[in-house]
Amino acid sequence: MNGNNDKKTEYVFRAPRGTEDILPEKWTFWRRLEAVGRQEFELCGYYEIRTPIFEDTRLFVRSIGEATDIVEKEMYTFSDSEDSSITLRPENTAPVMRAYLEYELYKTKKFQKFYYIGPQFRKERPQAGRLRQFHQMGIEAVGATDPLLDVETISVATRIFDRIGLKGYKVKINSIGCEKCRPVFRNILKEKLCNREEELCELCQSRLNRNVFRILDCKNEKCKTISHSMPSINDYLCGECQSHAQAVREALLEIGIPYIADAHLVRGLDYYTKTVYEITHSSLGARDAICAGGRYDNLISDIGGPPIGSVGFAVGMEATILALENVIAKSKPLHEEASLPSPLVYIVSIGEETKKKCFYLLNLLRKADISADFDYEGRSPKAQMRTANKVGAKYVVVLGPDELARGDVKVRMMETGEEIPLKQSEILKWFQEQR
RNA sequence: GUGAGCGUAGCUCAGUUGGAUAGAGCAUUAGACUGUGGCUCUAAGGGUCGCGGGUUCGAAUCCCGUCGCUCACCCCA
Repeated sequence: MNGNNDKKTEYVFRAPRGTEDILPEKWTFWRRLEAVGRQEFELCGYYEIRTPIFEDTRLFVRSIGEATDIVEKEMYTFSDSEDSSITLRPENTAPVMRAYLEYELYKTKKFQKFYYIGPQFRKERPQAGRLRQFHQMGIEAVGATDPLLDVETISVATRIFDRIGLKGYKVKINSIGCEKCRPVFRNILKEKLCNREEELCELCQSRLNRNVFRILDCKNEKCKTISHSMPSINDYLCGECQSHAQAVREALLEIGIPYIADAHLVRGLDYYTKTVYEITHSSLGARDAICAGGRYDNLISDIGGPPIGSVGFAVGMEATILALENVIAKSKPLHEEASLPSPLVYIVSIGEETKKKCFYLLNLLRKADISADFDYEGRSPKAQMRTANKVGAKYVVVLGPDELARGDVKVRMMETGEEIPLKQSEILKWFQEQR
């Protein structure tokens, strides 16, 4: 401080826009989602892979597509000291595929299933359920084109949502064709829409050249009417895509997953082919997807690998947790649902001279895997009891000068208020029996 | 990137047409019960009303700017 500036300078740091701190009480939901996710993935034969948080920029440009918004304006791109361009990953599919190729995993075993959990980055304006650093967990089933595999991935996602107790989600599916049939449909659609250009909203008029398919899910009422009068992609799918889509629908029916066939479901990333799907939750507002996925049979060859088909999805974890909170808030009080882990034992020390002994007992219990805690603030016995109650300890061990002299402690059962004396030498054994 | 709304205590919010020391509930801390939690009662701490400027005798309140947040759009998990 140089004293020239008499204005108070406040150094208030806050989490950067579009990022958030996950505070302890929020962790219950995160842990539940992660635990259930891992369990389900592994149950279905998917193995965890972790890729770097940043990659060569070109990986994303090639895979996601040069003309997409993600690449054009939403990537955190910077150059490191060696004159190469680096990008914080905006999604995790391309990195997984890069690793698959880098280690030539297809040479030992073409078909492999991966899962990942981690942060992703897109520089967008934050909104409900949308952040700049957000978290996805997802799977990639690499090396097979069986439509049943598409359905497997959907079933993995829905089981996760079922198991975390998320009710009210919807599965929407569509086929967007392949490199053979999609261009045909695109041209026909474009031609027909150009004839009615004047009736479209301003945005859609510009979409005519940039991204015709987006017109199909425009929210403008007039555009909706027009797009509903347009032919459906389903009428233009090639034989192969047609039978693939058919097989997917039949298998969904077979295993009892309700779905909505939505011919207007489109995709923003270039690499998708054939099956695309989206799982949404109506409690979320405008950005309602909690999971999105599909098949991408050209991605691996796009980034320089052999022609190997794959399918996968990404679950938006923030969005899922938001939906979960919405659902749970309606059914029961949040504090019941989202309680922090409690210690089994809280140790109350009375007087300075007993602290050492208490600390010894604390560590004795912890070594034996019994969760325990005590007071480091030098507070009154009453205050310590209050804390014990607040953190939800089941037992309180009280050690004051009297107990110290006698070589015992008092154990208080917090539920009943009953207290029993216990020799210090017997504490460990006693708590091991209580567990 | 575009548009709209909102910034008052740790949290959720009151605050009349601008008017005196800015309030409540919850939370926190302490006491009633000086070695014992939950319930109750009492008290305390905590705010340059986001920040800066302007209008005015007087601004949390009106105006301008700025920063932040939120929602929606584009796009997307």
